[in-house]
Amino acid sequence: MQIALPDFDRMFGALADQTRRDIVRRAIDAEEGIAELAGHYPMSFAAVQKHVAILERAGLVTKQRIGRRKVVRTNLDGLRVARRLLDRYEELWRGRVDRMTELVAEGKGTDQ
Amino acid sequence: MQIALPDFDRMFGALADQTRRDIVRRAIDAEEGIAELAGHYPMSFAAVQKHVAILERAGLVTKQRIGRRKVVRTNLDGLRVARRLLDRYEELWRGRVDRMTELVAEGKGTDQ
DNA sequence: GCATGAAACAACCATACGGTTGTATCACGG
DNA sequence: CCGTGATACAACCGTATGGTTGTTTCATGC
Repeated sequence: MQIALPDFDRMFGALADQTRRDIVRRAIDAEEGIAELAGHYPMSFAAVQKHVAILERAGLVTKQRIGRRKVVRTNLDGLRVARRLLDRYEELWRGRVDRMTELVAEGKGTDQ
Repeated sequence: MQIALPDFDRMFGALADQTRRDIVRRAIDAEEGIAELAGHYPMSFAAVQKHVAILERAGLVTKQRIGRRKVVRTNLDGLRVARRLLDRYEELWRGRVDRMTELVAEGKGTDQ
């Protein structure tokens, strides 16, 4: 078995829903089971269960059995994987700006 | 008129597609029009045009007319808005860990 | 000023998504 | 060991999404 490579479609797709983002936020404290989470939202237990399943497949939360509940816990590493992609874009942006600055500097240099 | 507040559903939804993420990456250099971008993907011009429109509505790119083309340019601020939300989750995580550490420390203190 | 390249818009189709209800599985507690 | 609380799974429904083709608008370059 090898570790799963990040599925950005699933990750960002999972984050593209207010309810799921709120579950991620609540699950940081890793205190609530699915039924307890469901209490916060105007939808059925099954709907919340599906949202949790989507977050789990995306690698953003894990479930841990505690007593007869399954406590949902946010997976920090998953969040970091998503964040790093955005960081990467910012790096590329910086690289572009640097390259432009360089060109301008070269222009100035040869002009004077 | 007031500035639009971030629509995370749209933002993350826009990022949840490989083609759109690739457009974001390419548009960092702000060199290609939509037709040129379309050349990179195995789909129609109209499909790519729709992807760009979705990215634009999400605040992740802008279009600028240059000659008869409309050059697509990545909007760094948009990316940062998304990134900051992920940062926020990490902060909350850190806060939780700190609180736990505090509790443990208190426990130790009273025990000894 | 008009032919044409480039972008926009509209209608349509298949499939994915977010929700529902109902049924089945699982594991603890008495 | 069996009742039950908690979770899982399946089928279904309406709407959104990602793609297509065809038509229209726009603006430049000759």
